[in-house]
Amino acid sequence: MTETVDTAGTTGTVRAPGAAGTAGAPRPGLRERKKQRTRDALLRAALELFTTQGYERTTVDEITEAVDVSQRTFFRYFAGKEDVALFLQRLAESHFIAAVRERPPHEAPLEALRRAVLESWDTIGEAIEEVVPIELHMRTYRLIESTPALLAVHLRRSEETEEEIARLIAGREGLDVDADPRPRIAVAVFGGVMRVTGRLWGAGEDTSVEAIRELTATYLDHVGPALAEKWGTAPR
Amino acid sequence: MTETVDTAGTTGTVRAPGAAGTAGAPRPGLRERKKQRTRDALLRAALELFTTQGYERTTVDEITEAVDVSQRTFFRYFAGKEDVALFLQRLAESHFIAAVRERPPHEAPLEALRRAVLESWDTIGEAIEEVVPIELHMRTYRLIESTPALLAVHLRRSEETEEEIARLIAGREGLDVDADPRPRIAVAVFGGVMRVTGRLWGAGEDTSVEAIRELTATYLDHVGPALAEKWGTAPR
DNA sequence: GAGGCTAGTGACAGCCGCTGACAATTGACA
DNA sequence: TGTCAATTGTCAGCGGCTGTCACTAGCCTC
Repeated sequence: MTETVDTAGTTGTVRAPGAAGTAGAPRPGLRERKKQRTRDALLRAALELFTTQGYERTTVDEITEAVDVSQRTFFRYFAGKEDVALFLQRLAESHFIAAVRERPPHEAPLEALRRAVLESWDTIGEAIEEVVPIELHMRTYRLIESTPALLAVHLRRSEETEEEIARLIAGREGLDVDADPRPRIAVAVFGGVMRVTGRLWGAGEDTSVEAIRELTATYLDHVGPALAEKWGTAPR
Repeated sequence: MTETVDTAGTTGTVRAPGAAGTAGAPRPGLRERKKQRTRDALLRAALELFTTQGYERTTVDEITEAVDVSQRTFFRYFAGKEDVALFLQRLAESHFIAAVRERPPHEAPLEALRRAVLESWDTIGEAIEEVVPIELHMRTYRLIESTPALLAVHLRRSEETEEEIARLIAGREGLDVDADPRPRIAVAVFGGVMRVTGRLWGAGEDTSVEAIRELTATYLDHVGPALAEKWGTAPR
């Protein structure tokens, strides 16, 4: 009953060219390097165009002309326009998931999640800088928040991520995701707060990492109060 | 910097033909009635086709052929394919918002939200039945959950709804949404839980209203436990 | 009840995202 | 160097969506 989607090229893993892997990374070879270059060029050109002219107003042809490849090639690297635009988001998401995985098992679920985000805020920067300037990433982030079509896909992806995290948490706690509601609920709550902070951050002036870290921390602290029976008129 | 979207036709209010409004509802007139009929026919045909053949595999031409109008006409009634598919969702959302508005102001935020959903689960049925058979609506709901493109847009809309609700809550409590984090957080938490329950409901067997009511209630009850420092291994 | 006004429709043309198919090119490797 | 396989370009075509314009049919006035 489910529609087949089969996302193209990008779906796979996200490269991390920086530190060579421990074992089998025997230098890519010319062909591979060329591919990387093309992909990066397409990515950069696309984001640059999107953020300057707007997402909808940029055609795939413009992107490919800027990189001087055929349109067909573009679609072999990326599943579509949306896919390029959200490329860095995926990178960030997988970073976060990895961070959660590495949290020591004794931490309480929300504690682990909290530390994982805060931590990944710090490290994600480098990973991105290897592909495009972070400043471009920032602009892209705001673009996503303000472009309905992109935001929609972004949110759907977030939900998928949440499901994955929920399973992780359930695993940590030795529970069955489908039997115990708590993992999914906890993650949903967490995800909800993350989205709110993300949105506010994107809308605000201060786009620094410190800003988002602080916003995240204080908003997470406010979950308890927000769920209180009666709100004292003293918010914070 | 924001992209212009200008959603077409449907964007406006959702009709509620049942009880005639208190004052100015002086019988639509032939032209208006014809329009309603065309819109309903398009909606019904679209949902029927979507749910039987799949969303992507249904073309707009097929829909318009079934109703015997030109393709152009379709796009004058609905902003696009997605728009028809999500038409009933919008109706449900506005119902929920209305329900929240009518909650007595002495109820605590989450209490009000909780009662509003449970209540609207009961009343939404009739409103829908006036346009299409509920059974078709159920099928459509599951379709949305299982069709990435539709789910994406649905989630974005949910976020918009959340923002609206957050402002409502803030209003009730006499707070400023932008100064106090609690309204948005509370709504985000609530929305997160709603999405989880909705998803599980759609995936499960029992598509009855009772099922979703119960699921909603118990999941909301588990928010507290899910946020607890240490999870006792006895969930529920 | 005739005629003017305007909302709603159909027909046509065209842009853009995206895909399949096939031929041409170019790195990899013996 | 020649063969094999991966990448790419070209071409053709579908489907969603929009602008334009002429035409039809309710509606309203005299």
